[in-house]
Order: sequence, then C-alpha cells, then structure tokens
Amino acid sequence: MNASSSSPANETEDLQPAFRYDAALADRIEIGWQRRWSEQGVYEAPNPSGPLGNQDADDRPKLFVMDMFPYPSGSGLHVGHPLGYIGTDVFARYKRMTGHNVLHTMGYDAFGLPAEEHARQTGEHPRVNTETNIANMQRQLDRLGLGHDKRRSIATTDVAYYRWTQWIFLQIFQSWYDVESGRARPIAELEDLFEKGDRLTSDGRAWLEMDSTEKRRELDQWRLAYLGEAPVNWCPALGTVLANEEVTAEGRSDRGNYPVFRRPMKQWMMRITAYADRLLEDLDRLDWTDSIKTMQRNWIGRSEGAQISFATSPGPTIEVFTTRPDTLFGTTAMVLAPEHPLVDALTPDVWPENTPHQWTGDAATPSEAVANYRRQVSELTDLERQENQTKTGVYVGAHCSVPVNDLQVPIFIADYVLMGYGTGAVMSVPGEDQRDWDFANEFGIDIIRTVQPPSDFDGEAYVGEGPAINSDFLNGLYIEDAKRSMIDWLEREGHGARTVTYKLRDWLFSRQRYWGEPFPIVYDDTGLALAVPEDQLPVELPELIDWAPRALDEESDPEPPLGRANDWVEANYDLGNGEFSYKRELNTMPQWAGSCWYYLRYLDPSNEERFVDPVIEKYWMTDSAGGVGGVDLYVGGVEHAVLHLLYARFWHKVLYDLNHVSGPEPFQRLYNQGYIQAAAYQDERGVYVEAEEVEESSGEYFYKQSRVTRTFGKMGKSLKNSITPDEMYTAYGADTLRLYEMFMGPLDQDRPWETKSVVGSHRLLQRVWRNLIDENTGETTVVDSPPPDALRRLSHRTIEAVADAMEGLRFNSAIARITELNNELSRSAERVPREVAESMILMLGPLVPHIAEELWERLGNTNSIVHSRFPEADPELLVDESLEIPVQINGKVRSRIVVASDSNDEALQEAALSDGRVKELLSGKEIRKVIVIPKKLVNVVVS
RNA sequence: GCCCGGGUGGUGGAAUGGCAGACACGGAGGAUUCAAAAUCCUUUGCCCUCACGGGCGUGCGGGUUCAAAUCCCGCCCCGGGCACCA
Repeated sequence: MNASSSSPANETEDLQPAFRYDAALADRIEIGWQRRWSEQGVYEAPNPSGPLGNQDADDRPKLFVMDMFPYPSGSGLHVGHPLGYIGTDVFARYKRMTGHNVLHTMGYDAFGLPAEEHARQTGEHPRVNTETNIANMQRQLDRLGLGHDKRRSIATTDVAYYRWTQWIFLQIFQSWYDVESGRARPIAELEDLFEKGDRLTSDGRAWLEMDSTEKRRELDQWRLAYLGEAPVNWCPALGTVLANEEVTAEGRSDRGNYPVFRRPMKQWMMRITAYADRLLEDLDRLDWTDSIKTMQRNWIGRSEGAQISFATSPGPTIEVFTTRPDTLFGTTAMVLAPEHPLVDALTPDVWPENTPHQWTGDAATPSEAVANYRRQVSELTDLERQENQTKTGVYVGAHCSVPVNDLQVPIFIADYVLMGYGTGAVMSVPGEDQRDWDFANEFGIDIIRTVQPPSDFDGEAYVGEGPAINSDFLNGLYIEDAKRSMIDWLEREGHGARTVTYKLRDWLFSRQRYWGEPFPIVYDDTGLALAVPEDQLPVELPELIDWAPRALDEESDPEPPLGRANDWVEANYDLGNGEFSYKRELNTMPQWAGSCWYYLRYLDPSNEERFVDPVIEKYWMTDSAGGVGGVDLYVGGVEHAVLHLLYARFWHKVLYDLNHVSGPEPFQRLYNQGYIQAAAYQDERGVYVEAEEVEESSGEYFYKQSRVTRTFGKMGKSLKNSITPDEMYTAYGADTLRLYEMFMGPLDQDRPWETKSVVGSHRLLQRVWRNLIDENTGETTVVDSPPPDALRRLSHRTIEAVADAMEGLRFNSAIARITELNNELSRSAERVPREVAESMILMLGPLVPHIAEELWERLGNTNSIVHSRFPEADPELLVDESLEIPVQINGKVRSRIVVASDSNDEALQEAALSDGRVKELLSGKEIRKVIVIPKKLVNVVVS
C-alpha cells in the first residue's frame, strides 16, 4: 500500500484501499446479498393457511403493497421504469421493519399486441418471445434488489392463470344486475323469478309461453356479459375492434394512432353501466388523488335531468334527454342525430309549403336532403367534425309539438347532436345553450330566453343563474326550483320523467387477435352462446402458424385469427344433455382482462381449486381500520386513470356481489408516481441526436461541433435519451441508483434525470461506509462506548424525522436527514458509537438494503436487517435542555437567544428583552406588544 | 371553453401560519499530489458595504395577521385530463 510503485498501470490499484466503497465493492456486496436473501426466502410473506401458510400463528398486522405490473417489453428497461418499484420497495421494507407482514411481489401483464407483431415479423411464437422478455426484465429488476416474494409472481399468459380469468368471465356471464337490490345476482335466480312470474320479461311476454330457445334469448339480454349489436370502434390497421377507452379524442387508436371507424357489429360487451352509480359513489371512500377521482367522475359522466316526449306530426314520438327541463318553454326546434332511427319515419315525400330554402340543403325532397347530409357527415373524420365549429344540418320536413305549450317546432338533423349520448335527440333552446344559439343563428330559428340574464349581460346564450321568464307557471323561479316544478308537471301530465344519463358506455370486450385469453364460450345451432363448464377450463389457445390479423380496410369485416385453427374451432362438450359438437367463440379478451384481478392471484397463486382461497383473500384484503379494504398501497402511472382502474373496480364489484371477495373495492390507496424526464437534443432539422454525446459549453449545447437545442421529455428510444440501469450498476452499483432515484424529489413528481448528479448519492454511501469501516482492513471502527448526549439527541431527532418521512413516502426528506446525521459523524474526529451506527444502518435499510445488510453484518449482527426493528425515537431525547430561538422586531429576525427549553412565556419575554442587541434596537422605541410562541420565537412589536 | 395539478437560488428540491433556501448537484477558493483523478476543508440567493451591518427576495397585484412560500381575492404562465355529452 504505497504510492511509490513505478508502474502507472498498477498505480490506481495500489492507491485504492482494499475496502473502499466503490462500484466494484458495491457489486460484490449486492450480488452476494441477493443470493443469500433468495436462498433464505427473506421476502416471503406467510399466508394464514394453504401452501404459502405459516404454521406459526402470525399476529403481525398485514400490509399489501403493490405496483402496477408491467408489460414485458422486448426493449429492456431504462432508469425511468423502476422509479415506482423502488418507491414501493422502500415503503414495503420500512413497513416490514415496523412489524408488518408485508406482501410485495411483481407479475407481468403479458398478453397484448407487441408479442403478436413480433411473431408476425419473425415467425417466433408469441409465447416464446413473451417468456424471453419476461426473463430479461426479471433479470434487470432482480439486480435492483427489490424485495419481492417470488413465489407469488404470475404472468397473465400462464395457462394456470388465465384459466381463472376465464372462470371470472363465466361468473360475469352467468349473472345479471338486479336493479331492485342494487347488485349482481346469479342468472339462475332470474330464471326462478321469471318462472314464478315475480319478474316481467323484457318485452312483457309470459315466460311459460316461451320455448327453450326463446327463454335462452331472454336470459341472454340480462347477462352482465352479453353479445351486443352496437356501433363499435373498428380499427382495420390493427385488425380489431377497440373499447371507447382505447380511442383518442381524435378518433384514432390509443396504440399506434391508426384511424378508427364507427361501425355496428356484434361483439361481446360488459354491462359496466349497471355499476355507474356505485363506481361513482365509492370513489368518495377511496384514498386516491383528486385528479384521478375527477377523471373517473368525468368519464362516468353522470347527469341528472329529465326525459321528455315530443309528439310529431307524422306520428312517432321523439324522446329527448335534457339537464335543463326548466328551459322547455324556450324550445324552438328539435334536433336529431343524423343516424337517429326515427329519421326515416319522420321524413315526408315533399317539402311542406313555405319551407325556407336554407333549411333544405338545396335538395328537391326531404329524403334527398337527409341522404345527402348523412353522406356528407359520414365522410368527415371525428377530428374534422370537431374542428368544424359552424353548425350544419337539414330540416327533415316535419314538426313536433312542445308538450308544455303545444308550440309546433321544426325537426332537423345535425351532426352536433351525438347518437351515442342521451337519446340522440335534443330540444333546441337557443336562448340558454350556446350550441343551440349557433344552430339557430345559421338557420334563422326563433330565440326565446327563459332565464333573465343580468342587466350587464351582453353574451349570446345565457347559462347562468337567474329567475325564469317567458315560462308561464315557472316564471320567477330560480333554476333548481324551476327544474323541479317542470319535472313534477311532466310526470303529472305523462310527458316525461326524471332521468339520469351517463357518458359511460358498456365495455366492448372482444378483440380479433390471437394473443389473448380465449372466451370460455361455445355456440350450438341456435347461434346462442353457452358457457364451457367450469371443470372443462381452461380453454387453451390453439397452436397456429399464422398469427397475423388479416390486412383489412374500412369496409371489410374483422376476422379473428383463431378461426384458422381448424382443429380447434369445433369442440365436443357434454353440457348436461349428452356430448355434442359445438362451435367455439373465436374472439379473444382484451389485454385489460388479465389486469382486472391479478392482485387477487398474488394472494394464493398456486390454488387449483379456486381463483383465491376465501380465508386468504379476507386476510389480505380486509382493512382492520374499517375502510373499503383492498390493496393498502397501489403505485403506478396516471395513464391508467380510466382504463385499468375502472375495469378492475368493476370486476371487483361483481365478485363482491357474488360473494367471492370480502370488500367492495380493490385498491384502498392509490398513488401516482411521476415520470423521469431527461434532456433531449434536436439539431436544426428537428432530428433528435444521441443525448449522451452532446456537450455543454457556457449555456449552449453542441453535438459534433454543431449547435443543438435542448428540451425535456419522457426518457425513451424516440428521444434518444435513455440511460439504462445497467450503466448505473457498472458505474456506482444498485444501491446508489436506488438512493439517487429516491433523493431526486417527491415520488409523485416528474423529475429530470441528471447523470452527473448521481455521484452525490454515491458519495453519501462512501462516507457512511468510511465512518464505520476501516477502508484498509474492512474491519468495523465503531466503539461500544455510549454516544455523547448531543449526538444521541441528534440521532433520535433523526429517527423521528426519518420515520415520519417514510410513512409519508417522502423518501427525499428521509435521505436528507440521514445525510445530516452522517455529516455530523464525519465532522467528529471520534469513532462512531455503536448505538448511533446501528440506528443509522437500520434507517438506511429500506433505501439501500445491500450496503445496509453488509454493514449490519460487519458490525457483528447475525440476523438479517430485513426483519430487524426500525429504531424508535425516545420522546425524552427529542427535546433539548436548551434551545436557540429567534427574536423578531416587527417580524424581522434581529437576534437569537439561548433559553432553557422548558422556559415559560414570561421567562422567554424577559430573556428576549434583555438581550443586548434587542435592547440596542429598541432604545427610544415604544413597545406595543410582545408575541411569545413557546419553543419557537419572540416577536416584539414597536411603533 | 371546463376540470385537476404546479410556479421557491445556476440546477433538483426543503419548509403547509413562526429563522425561506435544509439536503444534494454545479460553481469558486484551498489542502493533499511531481501532476491528475479520487478524497477532504472553506464558501456560494440577489444588491449595497473593506468590514460590522443593512436592503431586497418564494410567478404578478391586492388583502387578512404581531407574523404569509404557506390562508383569502383577482390576474399571468407551465403541465395534465376532458371537450358540440344536451
């Protein structure tokens, strides 16, 4: 160990002490402990019973901490991916050290399009590719030292898993929503009710008069999973239909940004709308952020109002939904969606006399006008429709009657009225609705105000509060009262009723893809669906040579690839009347299916009798504090606000209604982690250049001598700004990466990655190491003597602050406080007393488990730090005997005084006023008031 | 347009009515070194001052209070969500 070696190659090696905490030592420590932890199963959380059960009664409180499980991408991880995983790991480790039985694991949401695309390009089976990707991702995650119970890991593509996804589908299929009791019930109970005549069938026909096929058709209409003929989102480029939630506002596919067309097709639907109110109400009981709750509320889109019937001159009655029944007296037109089913019946052969020319769309007859307009509308994309704010439409040539005053108003079709919302028909009240105002303006329609605007109002439609005018019996009433009176009148006179409408639509549940769960459904020659018996599950995916969806266009029909598995499409089952051959359902489930219940399978992953054992489910999913229960902490990205989180809540509620789970909600507390952003650089053409090769010089950025501009964005391939965890392991080790990611800022905030700052976190670990370990021998330098009083107090204050920060997921603050304690140890020339050293190591345990475990062992402990107790602050040591407190004069700090911490107000005031500097500044001033805040400050108010 | 977040030094951030800028990165200076890296020490919001000290300061304007980054009112800017939803 001397520096006089002549060979430069050996020099660094000679200078470097053998036990300096550097990347190489970190690597040895981390790999070693990961192996030992794995061998000893330290992260295994016992169940109350079953194969993962613990013979010894475990009376620790349970805690279920979960990440949103990832799709196993083939491109590997960058440092942005594991941010949330590290956060949950730190929290789970902290809770384990405070005496909780913590369930923390990770699985894979492995069905989905990329594996199928990969298969189409390479010919490799999606399962092979998926398993390769999972193995690779698992390796990257393992290196981070995440404390997962590996026994509980699942992938949604496991046959043993999707068997139960299919089973849950069957529970939903074999249920109906009983509005009277407000919950799902088995379909057999509905059959009973029909049988006894206690319930009316959908069209009022007597059950006993129906033949068996008619009975089946009747029951099928009530199921929570049903085949519906509805306009769906057909995406030819993906060869599949999509859920509303998967289509962007621009009318393109969420994935891939391909055009999506609305077409009626027969598809599997989930009756999520039956749960709209409960999904809405139960949000109040969840510990989620307001922004996510708001997004879900908006998506469900509940509006209260009235349904009103308008009689028409040709005969059919038009039903309208409105949130403003109080404005009925202002109705001067009726506007239907162009595809409204009554339009044809309302359209006469010739224009009525005196039809204004501008209403006719230049057409010779009403039906020509309607046909022309419909064609014109269908040629617009959704985006063009939205951008085109000028109102268009045509008169259909008929009138209807406003029920409250028998005013005859013209009926139009216009594309600003959407078929998908309400009844697809709008009573047009231009005075009180800006869209109707704009329409009335285009077509010269009368405008009648029904709410008195303030005298200074100079806008067009008036949507604000005010007394009703021009409204007969409503005149003078304010909006809420006027609405109530009008609805009362409508109900009394039989012209309408109070109604609630939702934006939420039923969930379109089938996809024309290969790599998804097959439906456990077959068809007999009636064409009606039949459940595959539970004991015949799983229905396994067949082997295929050609996985691709057929290249398709807007006009063609979707063609499920499973239809090409000739040996599979027909199957023999005994469904209670002997064995027959049936045709299989060829669609597969959407990717969301598997993620709707994976948290339940974590609890009891190997159960072959049930999807989860009820005792085990109750143990992990019940909240002893009386909350809704479910996962105690669920961390993931905000992008799942309305997709996964709404679907999973829906499934959970169905399972709850059917007594398969013990609580009404799956996720008690939801936390959205932020994203790691990174600088990205563009050249003058706007092309992204490799961020790693960009150099900074006095505030400007250069790539190969040419100037580039800097922006910040999500880390990834497209911005060429990815940093991989592997690069960080090589340079610093996993503990440093964990520490840096947690130190960058609060978990829920986006934050910019700065590789050059990582070294700060590495230095902290080096200093901790050096304070406790002799870098030359590797022996600990701690001493067994008790710490000086001041140090002991500091360490207890640190414990208090760190524990508090850990509880609140403020890991950045926890790290700052530990740093302060360690800085104090560095400053002192004394060796570190064991008591303080051990506290500090234990506090570091959740954040940087490997180095903490290593130090713990080097200090002579034989038990693992993973299950050691987190230190507890002694309240008596949190208060110092004396305090330094500031003295303000008129709110500005002018001096500080040192006082006994138990000084009373009088003593504090006395001490402050007798302070030399304060006396000096107060001379010649009149003291008006002295504010004393015990232990905080003294403020002297002078004139 | 509507609904949520957010705006604090050169940078990430701390403080949720009581000392603004903890902790860290970066910068400056120093020690060590033949030299460098690493490490260690000092310093670092802005302005005035040799200094002691003083003034200003949490997006902008106003208010409440002995005291405001924090609470209230009005605006500006940034990010996200929804959007012809009757």
